[in-house]
Amino acid sequence: MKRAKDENTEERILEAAKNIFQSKGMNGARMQEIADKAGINKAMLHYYYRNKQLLFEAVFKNAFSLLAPQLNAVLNEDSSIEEKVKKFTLNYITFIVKHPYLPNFIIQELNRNPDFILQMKNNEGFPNLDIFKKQVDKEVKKGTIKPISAEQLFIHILALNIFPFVAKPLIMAFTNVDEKAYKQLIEDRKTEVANFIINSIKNI
Amino acid sequence: MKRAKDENTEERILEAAKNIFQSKGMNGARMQEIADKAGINKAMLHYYYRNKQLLFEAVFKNAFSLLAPQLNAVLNEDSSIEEKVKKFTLNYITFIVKHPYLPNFIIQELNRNPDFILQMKNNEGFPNLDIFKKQVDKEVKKGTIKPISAEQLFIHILALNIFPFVAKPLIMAFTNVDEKAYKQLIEDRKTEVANFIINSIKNI
DNA sequence: ATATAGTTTAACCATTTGGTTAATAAATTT
DNA sequence: AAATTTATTAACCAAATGGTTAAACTATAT
Repeated sequence: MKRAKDENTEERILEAAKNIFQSKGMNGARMQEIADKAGINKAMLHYYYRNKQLLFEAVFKNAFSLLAPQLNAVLNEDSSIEEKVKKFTLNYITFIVKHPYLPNFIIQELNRNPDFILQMKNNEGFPNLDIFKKQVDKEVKKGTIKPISAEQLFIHILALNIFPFVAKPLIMAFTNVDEKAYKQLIEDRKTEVANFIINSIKNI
Repeated sequence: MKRAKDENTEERILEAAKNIFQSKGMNGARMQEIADKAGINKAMLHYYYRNKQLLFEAVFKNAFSLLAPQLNAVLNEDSSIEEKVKKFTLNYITFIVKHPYLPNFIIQELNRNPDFILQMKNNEGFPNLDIFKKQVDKEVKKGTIKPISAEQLFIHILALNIFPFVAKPLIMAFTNVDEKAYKQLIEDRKTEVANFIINSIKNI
């Protein structure tokens, strides 16, 4: 058996596919374009990944497995809701700034094929709200935070953190800012969002 | 000149195109499928709209012109920030429940082609934040609401209202709810979101 | 009623696109 | 070093797809 050269090729294909799929989506991506970007023959794509769908799925799972731990890490950590919100917001925005296509890619493709997430759900490490739910209920009962459903709070957190990336062109147009000012807006949100949330739920 | 029959056809094409484009996107949509859904020959699409791109743009502009007034109406209305937040949240969620594909369609296609929004910007009635900005600054100065940038507040509002629709499959998976429970979550957000925002910014 | 302009269709066309194949080159095993 | 397995390529293929065309049909005007 030989490795080295082939692993390299397989890796380069995946990298190129990631690039093309994440910016153009499954339907917009062209196998030829992926091959070109990887600097190899189109037949190689099929040699390593059989067909477009499987290549796409490899990219998608890869992307998803990058996002999920970010959620889990904070959700199940041993700290107060307030700390979690702060940490998550900072971590997540920092992370996505480095992978700006990720959220949009995942959301777009999940909407195209909702069954897809069922496969992800079976994966070890798929985000689970159980611990977070118990914690929210406990803190509400204790009076640390105002009454709120854990699900709704979770959606609030996701929305405030992810939406600005997904809707970047819309936001830039509405708020009338250029690329630089947009980046600053995002930068500010690393603390802004956490404060906004905590402000709303914290009992004084 | 004759009308009636042709207006009808043109209208039916647009309606069919809306359907297909909004659920499959520009790249996923097929001209044949649109023709089939409209119950006419494929050549008619070109007769009335010249080509796929122009048909798509007709649909897109149509969709966008549905969303924009929703924003404007509330933004420039003569009422307090608190009232605006309440009204907007209720109106917007109610509206999107009736057009669930809209936000995702617009966001997806704007990401595919960000220049597209420049054309929209020239349109009369493109959402403008000036009045809202002045109002936020005034209320902050007056002390009705806590210090916050109008832009950030606006992004918060959009995010909390729109994201749950855009990320529906993701949210359903994470919170582990079925279609019915998801609908209930959304229903609850008609007041939940407004309260959450006001809670955070209102000075007591 | 006849000419004219607008509407609709079936058949066709060129290009794109995902995918295959057969032959070649490069490693690896024996 | 010969045989065998693995990697890679160029050429090819069939289906799909956006778009066109020429002819037929329908309504309106003269």
